[in-house]
Order: sequence, then structure tokens, then C-alpha cells
Amino acid sequence: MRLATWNVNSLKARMPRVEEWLAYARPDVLCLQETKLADAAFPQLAFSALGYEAVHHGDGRWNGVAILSRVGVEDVVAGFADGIEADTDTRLVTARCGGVSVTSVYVPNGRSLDSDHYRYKLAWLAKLRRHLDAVAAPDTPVAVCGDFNIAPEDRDVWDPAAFVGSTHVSAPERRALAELESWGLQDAFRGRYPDAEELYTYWDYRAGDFHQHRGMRIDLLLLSAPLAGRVRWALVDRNARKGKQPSDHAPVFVDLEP
DNA sequence: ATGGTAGAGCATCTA
Repeated sequence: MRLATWNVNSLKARMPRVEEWLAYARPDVLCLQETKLADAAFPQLAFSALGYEAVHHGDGRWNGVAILSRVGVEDVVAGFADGIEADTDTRLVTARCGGVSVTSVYVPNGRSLDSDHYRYKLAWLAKLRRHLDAVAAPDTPVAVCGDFNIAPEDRDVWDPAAFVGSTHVSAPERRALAELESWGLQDAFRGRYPDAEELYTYWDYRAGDFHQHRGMRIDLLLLSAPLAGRVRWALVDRNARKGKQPSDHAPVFVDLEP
């Protein structure tokens, strides 16, 4: 099974690139973030023509998440599970695909350490852990994939010194991510390549950051133990960050042994 | 020097 995640930064703007990538990478499951679409505008038919069922959770200008699957889509939960205070944004969607509980997440950015948005980010991550308790069990196949807006370690940013005092690297954010992992999830890419350096998934559009290799590894596939033990390889497709009208994020995928 | 670019939509907001 090939399981992928990609923050597309507007599905409307990115549709040609997404269709091209689906045809060439042929993931079984693709989690999308930042579709920036309302549900009614989601191009369900275009994905159906490529063999993908899809579920989308979005309300318009900002955020918006989806799961595309060619191994089925069942038990859909849009947003947080019942019993958890509803999100005002559309930042997560969960479905069962080919026997795997898949959640596509777009974790809040946080903006700055003194911002209400930063406190919202930390609270949101705590709710995500409670959501997992409600929808899945860690001894079953679970994948939580998406843009976490957190670089797990200093080596996951191009220059740790440039990020001192910023979001994405702060201790509380990293603790919140570790709390999520302690539920029973492993960072598939880091697990497969424990020593890999300078392999980023996001590069700011500004100042030629991509071409200067100034990136961050913030797009993650977190897998429960039954899946983490099956990772054959993991890949960041940097080619998808090149060329005409790229997203500022590259797709990341893992291949799981049968 | 708080810059730079891209995408939302049409004045700014978000990243």
C-alpha cells in the first residue's frame, strides 16, 4: 500500500499538478491539506475518473482537507469526533481506507509564540489526541498524515538558529507532537531514515527558499505499530515542488509491505 | 530595513 500526504495550497490552483502526480505516483491513499474549497466545489468527478473515491471537509477560503482512496472510503468523520468541542476551522477528516484508519490533518500554523493562534494550535493538538482515542486503537492500523506545522527536531529545519523564538520548533509544540506519538504513532519517514538530514517537505515561496535549500520537514506520516513495521521506504517527492505553479509543499509517501 | 511570493478575492488576510 502506498500512502501519501500533500499540502496543495489551493486545490483549484493545483489541480493540474495533483492529477499529474496521481497518474504518476498512483498512491492508494492521498491525504490533502489546504484545499481552500467548500465541499460543493470539491472536484469529486475528476478524481473519480482517475479511480479515486474521495471525502472532503472544507468551508471555503481557508484550510480544507481531503482523503482520496482507491481502496475504499468508509466510516467518515468530518472534523473532531462526537464529544470533542467542534473545530471552527475545517482541519481534519477521518475515514477507513483499505482497513486503515486514516486522518488527514492540517494543524494550525500558530503564527507567533505570543499569539492566540499559538495557544489554539496547542489546544488543537491536544484535541487531536482525544479524537484518536474516539476513532481508533493504537494496536490496529492507524495513519495520521498531514501538515503538522511542527519540525520534530532541529535537524528538520534548514537553520535552527533562524528559528529561535519562532513557532514550528518550540518545546511546547514538540511536546504536543510527542504526546501524539505516545498514543502509539511513529514518524514513518524518520523511522525509516533515522540519520537523514536536509530532507525537507516545505519551502517558503519567498526569497528563492527552495533553490537555496532553506526548507523544513513539517509534513509527516504518523503510523501505528502494525503499519510502522511494514514501511519499505519513505520518500519526499521534491520534483513536485519544481516546475510550473508548484505548491510550497512537496508530497511525501510511504510504501507498506503487504 | 520585519523584507520576499503565492493564493484567497478585490481590501487585505494567511502562510
